[in-house]
Amino acid sequence: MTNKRKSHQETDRCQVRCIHADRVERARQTAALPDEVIRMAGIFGAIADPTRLKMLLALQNEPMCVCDLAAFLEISESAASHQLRRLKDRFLVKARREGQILYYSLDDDHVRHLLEIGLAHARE
Amino acid sequence: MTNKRKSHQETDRCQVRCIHADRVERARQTAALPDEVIRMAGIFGAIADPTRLKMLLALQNEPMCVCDLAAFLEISESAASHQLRRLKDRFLVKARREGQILYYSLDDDHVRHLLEIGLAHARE
DNA sequence: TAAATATATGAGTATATGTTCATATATTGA
DNA sequence: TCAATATATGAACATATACTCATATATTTA
Repeated sequence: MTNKRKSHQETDRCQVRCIHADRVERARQTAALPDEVIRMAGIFGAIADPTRLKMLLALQNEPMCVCDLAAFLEISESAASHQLRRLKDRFLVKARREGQILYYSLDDDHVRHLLEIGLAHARE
Repeated sequence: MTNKRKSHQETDRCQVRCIHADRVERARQTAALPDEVIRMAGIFGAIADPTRLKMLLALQNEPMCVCDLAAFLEISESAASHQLRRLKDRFLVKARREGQILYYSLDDDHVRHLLEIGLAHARE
């Protein structure tokens, strides 16, 4: 089934048909590392959920704590915490502790850029 | 259950607790429109899947047809077509027909930017 | 017009994911 | 140290989603 090695000839007619073997070959050669693809997908996936996206957009203004975000989004603090963990694992937000309170904020400018471009694209 | 109107006072202790009512209020005022959030989430969601992400990365080079992409990704053409539809619906790719063949390519520079920033963030 | 090729689509299925609920951990103040 | 507060986490469940299979549509060629 997995014939990764076998390079496809022009107008190949094996199980995996392909019209432009040269393009497929170039795509293979310039492909990102599997690890990078997984990490990238994880980053975009973290932003892809409406709840998490609203969190990120809110954090564009200023840091907020878990219960602020829960109140803003009208979800439980548990749900907010779960989502924040995912955002933190993917380095989209970071937390700064001040006593009992954890202030979440956007991790860096990459995140801001992604949000800006995403919004611009959504408004097209 | 839904008390959207009721603005929260400082150190509110109702069902939906929130420590910084002012921040929640500002978040509410600057919040993107529900429609925009949904569209944005859809865009990021379209990129979030490893298969679709690899498609987009491959299309950074040059246009490719369905069966090229299927061959590159080692998935069925049906699966490729399904994924391409989602990418097209979200305006991440566009298709140009040339006879029987549909050449897919990135829709615009927003998409390129998103991929670039995403990759940069993944490599950090 | 009929056959072949390229792509699209609907239904079904297995897996991923977001939420809630109950509970655990961490920090502060009495 | 004990109670209160803020956040985190594991399990369970409902929904979303990515794939396969079968079939439909569209374009070209015989």
